[in-house]
Amino acid sequence: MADVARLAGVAISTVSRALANPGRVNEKTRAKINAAARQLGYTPNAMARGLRVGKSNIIMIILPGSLYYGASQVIPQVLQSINKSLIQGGYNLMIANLDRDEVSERHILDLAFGGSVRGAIILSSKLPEVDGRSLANSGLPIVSMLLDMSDAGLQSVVTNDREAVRDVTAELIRLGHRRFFYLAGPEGNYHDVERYGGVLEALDAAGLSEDLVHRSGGHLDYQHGFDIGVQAADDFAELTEKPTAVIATSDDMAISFVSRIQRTGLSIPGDLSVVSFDGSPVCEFCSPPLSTIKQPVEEMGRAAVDLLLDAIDQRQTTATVRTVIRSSLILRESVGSPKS
Amino acid sequence: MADVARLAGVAISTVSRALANPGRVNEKTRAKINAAARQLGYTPNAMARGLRVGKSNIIMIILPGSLYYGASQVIPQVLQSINKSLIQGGYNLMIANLDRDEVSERHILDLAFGGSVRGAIILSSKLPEVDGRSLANSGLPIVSMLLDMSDAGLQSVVTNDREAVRDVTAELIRLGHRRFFYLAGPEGNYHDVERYGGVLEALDAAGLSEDLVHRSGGHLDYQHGFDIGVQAADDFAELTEKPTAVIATSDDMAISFVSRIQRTGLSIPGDLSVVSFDGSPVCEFCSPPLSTIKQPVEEMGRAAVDLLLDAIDQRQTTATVRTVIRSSLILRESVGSPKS
DNA sequence: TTGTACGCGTTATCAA
DNA sequence: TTGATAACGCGTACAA
Repeated sequence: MADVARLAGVAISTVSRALANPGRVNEKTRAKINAAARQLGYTPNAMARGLRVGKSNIIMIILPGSLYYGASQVIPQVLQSINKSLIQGGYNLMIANLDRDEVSERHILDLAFGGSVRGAIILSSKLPEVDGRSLANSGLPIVSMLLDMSDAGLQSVVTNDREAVRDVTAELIRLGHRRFFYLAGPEGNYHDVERYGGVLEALDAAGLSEDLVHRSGGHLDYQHGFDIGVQAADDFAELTEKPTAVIATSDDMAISFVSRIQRTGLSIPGDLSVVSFDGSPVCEFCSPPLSTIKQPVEEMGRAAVDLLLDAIDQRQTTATVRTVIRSSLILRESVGSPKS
Repeated sequence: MADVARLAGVAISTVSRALANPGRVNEKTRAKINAAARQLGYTPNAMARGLRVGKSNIIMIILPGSLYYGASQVIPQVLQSINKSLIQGGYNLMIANLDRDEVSERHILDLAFGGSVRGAIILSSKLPEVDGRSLANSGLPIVSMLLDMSDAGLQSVVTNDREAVRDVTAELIRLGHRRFFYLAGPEGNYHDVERYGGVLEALDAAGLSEDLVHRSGGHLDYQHGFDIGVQAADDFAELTEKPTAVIATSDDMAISFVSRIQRTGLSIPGDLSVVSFDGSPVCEFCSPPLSTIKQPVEEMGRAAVDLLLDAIDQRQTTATVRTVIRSSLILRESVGSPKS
């Protein structure tokens, strides 16, 4: 910066202003400074700036190690969407992985308390906390995405899992289905609770017993989506009274389940209707094309970033702590009426 | 840090040493200092440290905007693998998107020249360059991954696309296939050149004419993998002399192509054999299960990080500029002999 | 083994 | 509108 100042014939502080706060410097001197900077190939040092202003321009996204590239291909779209919004706001995106070990928790806490990051978007249900340091009271703005953590006081951007599953179950009931097969992801997990809850609500509303739904899976994490479907198919084979409709909590498990089930000679939707969750593009090209509840990941990403930047800029911290963005059901040939 | 020093009854510099260079301080005072630090919930400021030592601990990965979540689900695994290796080395991963606009180039150059990052892994064929600043002479260690950029002097970690496609084509020829349908991604792209080159090499080696292969696609980017397959199916329908084998350059396009082709009444592998590239897990559950060339993305990620950290640490900059990690063919039911 | 003192490259304050 | 100067929090000579 000193070099630029010398070349432009001004003081260092003027260069700083011209570059960081262009409005507060004469247009002509600013031109001189910009020319000098370009000529010297000068770029301001981000760490020095960060140190001085006491702020980083990096946002971290905290991904739970286990669902990283499970959750059926949702993560890359989340990253894409979030990064795009952040860059427009002048921020950069850093990836942080939260596993079940203390090392990764400590790592994230170091990032948070060491001033490396300005805010966080978290996709995990657990907030890092070690040795009295806790992400919750790091002072960092945090937004939860996919999972509702408004109980913990976090702004949360979620989709209406429960309602979406309730509606699709109601539709299956309307079509005449009375026995259901529910394919669970990680058990007790927020998504599991919500989605299974939606199934039960629909049954209750129709005056049907909750015993009509058989749960399968629940002991593997999202990363093993395909494995869950494979095991569920074995599970299905054991059943004496066969369900006529399957509700899967991710496209991956639906796809592998369907593949295995078809091998046993059952046809879809003739013998069995199938609907799943996520909205992966590949569902359109399965045979039969798979019905799926599409998560609005791009919109959720944008919303999460908006909330985070609002919190950072102290723009009125929205009172609503829970932002719900609706899923949409894509109905395809995998769903039909049961044989009578 | 001053607070910690006061509480521990030592000088600030001793605290600094104890935390950043534990070997150079008495064990007992170090314990005192650690205790004080923990009690105060102290975490060293990363930007101040970075400024002082003149080094960041952030690595950026440069993703081309257009293939971001195309390339059939390869990217999330790349990120996962790279991030894991980086964290072990004490580094953090930042995401940077390189689109075709000057804004994103400038953004990346600011990161590089502003001292924000310590090195870069690039998955794009274009090095940002604007106003005389160029990533190539930023002084930053750079490793290219997926694409061979050794011509530009960059350490490159790639798989043996050409050879893998050559081998699988040779296998198809051995099975009796004589007419081929090649499904291209972005035309002229490194992968296209290599993979198509592999097809031609196999034909040449078998003494067959290059006219036996029909190229389809090539005008859309990877992000539209499924669309490419759909259009290719239309293209296929126009052909008077039907090929008996399809070589697709990504699983996505193979999947949508197969879906559409089956609707026209053709059967796979009876009428048409299909093999594709990437090794997506979903291929196992297609009907029929899809043969695919699996890219060793995890290994490639690890190798890229190793090379990058070597370059950063000035450990002898490996003379070999091109690291090849072999793909493996997963042969499934989508491939068979042609009808005679 | 520990302490003193300086400087890394910025920006903010204040005065001119 | 511009310039001089202090300070952000740390690491590292160098001296003790």
